[in-house]
Amino acid sequence: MSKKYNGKASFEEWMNDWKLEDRYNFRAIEKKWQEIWEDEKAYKVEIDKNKQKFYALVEFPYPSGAGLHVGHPRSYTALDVIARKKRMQGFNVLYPMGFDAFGLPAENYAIKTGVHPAVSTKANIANFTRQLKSIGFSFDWDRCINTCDPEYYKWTQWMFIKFFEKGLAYKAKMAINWCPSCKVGLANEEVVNGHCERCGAEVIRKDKEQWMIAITKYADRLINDLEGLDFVDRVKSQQINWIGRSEGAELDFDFGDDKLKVFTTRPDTAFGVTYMVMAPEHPLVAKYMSRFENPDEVRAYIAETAKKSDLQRTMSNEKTGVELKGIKAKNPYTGDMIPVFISDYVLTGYGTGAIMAVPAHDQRDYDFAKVFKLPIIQVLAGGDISEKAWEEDGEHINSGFLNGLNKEEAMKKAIEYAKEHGFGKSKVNFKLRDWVFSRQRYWGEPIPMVYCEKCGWQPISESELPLTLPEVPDYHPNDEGESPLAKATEWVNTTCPKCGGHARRETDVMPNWAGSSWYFLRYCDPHNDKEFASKEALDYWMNVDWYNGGMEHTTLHLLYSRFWYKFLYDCGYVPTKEPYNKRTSHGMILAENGEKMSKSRGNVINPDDIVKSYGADTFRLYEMFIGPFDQAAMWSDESLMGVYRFVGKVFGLFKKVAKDLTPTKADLQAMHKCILEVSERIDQMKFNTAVSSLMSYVNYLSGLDKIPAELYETLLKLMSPFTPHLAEEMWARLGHDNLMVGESWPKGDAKLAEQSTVTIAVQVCGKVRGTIEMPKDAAKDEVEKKALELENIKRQLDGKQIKKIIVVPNRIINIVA
RNA sequence: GCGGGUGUGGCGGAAUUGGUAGACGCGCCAGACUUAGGAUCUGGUUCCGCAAGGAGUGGGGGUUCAAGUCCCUUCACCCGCACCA
Repeated sequence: MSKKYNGKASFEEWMNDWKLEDRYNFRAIEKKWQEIWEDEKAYKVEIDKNKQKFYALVEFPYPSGAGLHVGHPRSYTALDVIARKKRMQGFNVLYPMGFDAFGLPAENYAIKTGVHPAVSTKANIANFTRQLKSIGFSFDWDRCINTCDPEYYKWTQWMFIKFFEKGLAYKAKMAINWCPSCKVGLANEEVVNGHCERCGAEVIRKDKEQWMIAITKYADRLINDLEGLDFVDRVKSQQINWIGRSEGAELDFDFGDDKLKVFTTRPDTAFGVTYMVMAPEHPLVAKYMSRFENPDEVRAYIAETAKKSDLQRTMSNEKTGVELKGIKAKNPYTGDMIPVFISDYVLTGYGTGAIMAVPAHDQRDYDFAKVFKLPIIQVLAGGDISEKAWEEDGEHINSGFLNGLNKEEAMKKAIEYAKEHGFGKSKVNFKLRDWVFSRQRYWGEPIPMVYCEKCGWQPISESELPLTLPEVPDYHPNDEGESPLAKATEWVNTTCPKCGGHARRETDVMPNWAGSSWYFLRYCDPHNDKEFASKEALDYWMNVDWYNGGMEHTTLHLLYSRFWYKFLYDCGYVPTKEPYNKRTSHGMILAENGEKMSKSRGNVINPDDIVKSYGADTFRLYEMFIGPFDQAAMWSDESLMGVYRFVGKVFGLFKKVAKDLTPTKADLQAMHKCILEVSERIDQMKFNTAVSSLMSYVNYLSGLDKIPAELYETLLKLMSPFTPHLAEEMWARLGHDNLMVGESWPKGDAKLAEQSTVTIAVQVCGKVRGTIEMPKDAAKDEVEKKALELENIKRQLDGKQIKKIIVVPNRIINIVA
């Protein structure tokens, strides 16, 4: 027998030496196996067309100075369990890890300490790598990537140039979300309740020239292609909600010499329009300023709203505004001349920035009409509009040719009428905005564009990629919104790739979402220096079969990367329309009292401490046992101890293993039940109950005097995805000289898992009064007979007439009297 | 307001989808053993009751022989979006 891994000659020798080691020395054992896995590259994977591939993906971390959080391993362990099981089931499994290494913390740290972001990031990556390895994840470390590596971001820049070439990247001056604390522009997705997602400072509006990416061109496909994907409902509905598709019509109202365009989802209520409202920023307001009778009032209101942040604008529900006196608009349906207002309840960024107001049937318009004492005309029957707007449906009234119609018919007819008379058409609108892609910071991918007075914006030549970050004298961004890169004068001044004349480089960098938008493609072929990944590798490995990550990325990374991938698909670089077949989300891990873990609260659990004190296997198993995977869970040291005891118990069972003992029928029944349950529950991500199956099985084994080796070996295989170190160690001690990764996953036999006798509950009138033991699938009348013989049942039925007896085979018998 | 979700012992949580509610773990109680350890092992543990029995899955109604599960209604909490026309 080989001594390859177990250090002793044989199973027998281990048995004899048992007394020397009666407690599980996880520290030495886990270290030993991590070294063996690394030396043997046990989880390295290559394209193998004879095997079915499986691509398991977890979101790669930002390597912060704080190190790994206990939340990270929840996700990583879950897919590690999946990956290890799939390998044993014969799949060629790609389970990679990398680092999303561009980001503000490294830069802020640099501002404080002067340490170059590249230096601190490198140290953090080393620390993360050490931590991840100490937990025993089966990543293919040869495929580790890092988004701030020029060999990586070369391709991020290359893709940006593709966006530019296809007209999807464009520079625009517009009011953007500006974080005055981070001194950086933010995408819509990065603003949470009017505050910066990262630092929490209140976001203000600022006019800036920005690189934008036209994600809105993909809005429809981003919704429609969700169909058929195996994403959790929460993710799908949140993305659909964020993209915010609404169908309606665009209508033109005459206003001065212009057409005032509005978007409405209810063109059928046009007969109820009694006034119109433009956003204060609407261009027609400025254009007609000289013709208003009250320009001072109008200007004052515009100035007032400009001062307010978005948050302030949305906070108060009180309607304010100013009428544009002197010019009225004409309702194209009725010919009525109606007043026009400006008000901050109409947003400049959505629709056309102007609305037709139907106060009878829209609460916001109703509130506004009440403040300004405007007429309210009911056009939908059925509601009382004396107190509030009637927002439900009803037959059309006061609506000319729409009278008597329902919503659907009236919508159709109203739009037809608008088309015929040339003042409108049907229109689909989205809440989704184009992606603000510029960041006025240092630690990000340089945008590979130069500006030439003569030729305008030009991409640099692909042969010059990667365009590496220059050194700068200091990392401070300034209040004018100029990136620290602007200080690298030599770098900024360059020549135009088109005319050769003088040109200046773009000094903004890409957002931290850029590198993560396509990283899963790089894993397929991480060392390729000719392409971001070869066609062969992409054809083989894509799609990602199972992607797990946080809910917080649903409308950020997950949406961006789906879009990015679709763009690459349109260019012919990737093989499919959607990157991820299945998307799941893990719940957060909270502190013992249910609060979020945070440095300021001082309740952060450090994975290093847990691994050191209890071992990686206990840590992994506990994170899987802590509760339903998709729900938030509270950390508990006491529950952790329970799992620790369980690991020790499995180790201890070894001394009862008997090599030449044949399993009994009951043994096989317990074993196959466990195989079936664990297999199914892992696939369904019900890890907590998979672990409880293992515990039940171990409880069964503990009750045996001697354990047939087959039962224990099966236990080790089933546990190996959860507690790989323990499984390898005990496997080796049993005398095997291979790694678990090469073992095959046990097959459960449903027939053998069945019990030969069943306990049947006996109910009288729906209440359990006793139980009987019966052979499986016993005949109905035998069950009845036996049930009626029970003393307690006789007593319950005493003096009563039996009306009905219901027998559910192998489950229950209910005697109705 | 819109969208998604949750409510079960002292605690974390199970429940084959309509069939013995409380698996598994923690905690607690009792006992055993001790080279007193972060022990370990055995038994018990939803509540009320000595027991027979009764009550019980946020509340109220309903369907059914049978409801945590299905239907109606109501309450509480969590998450996301939100003056989106």
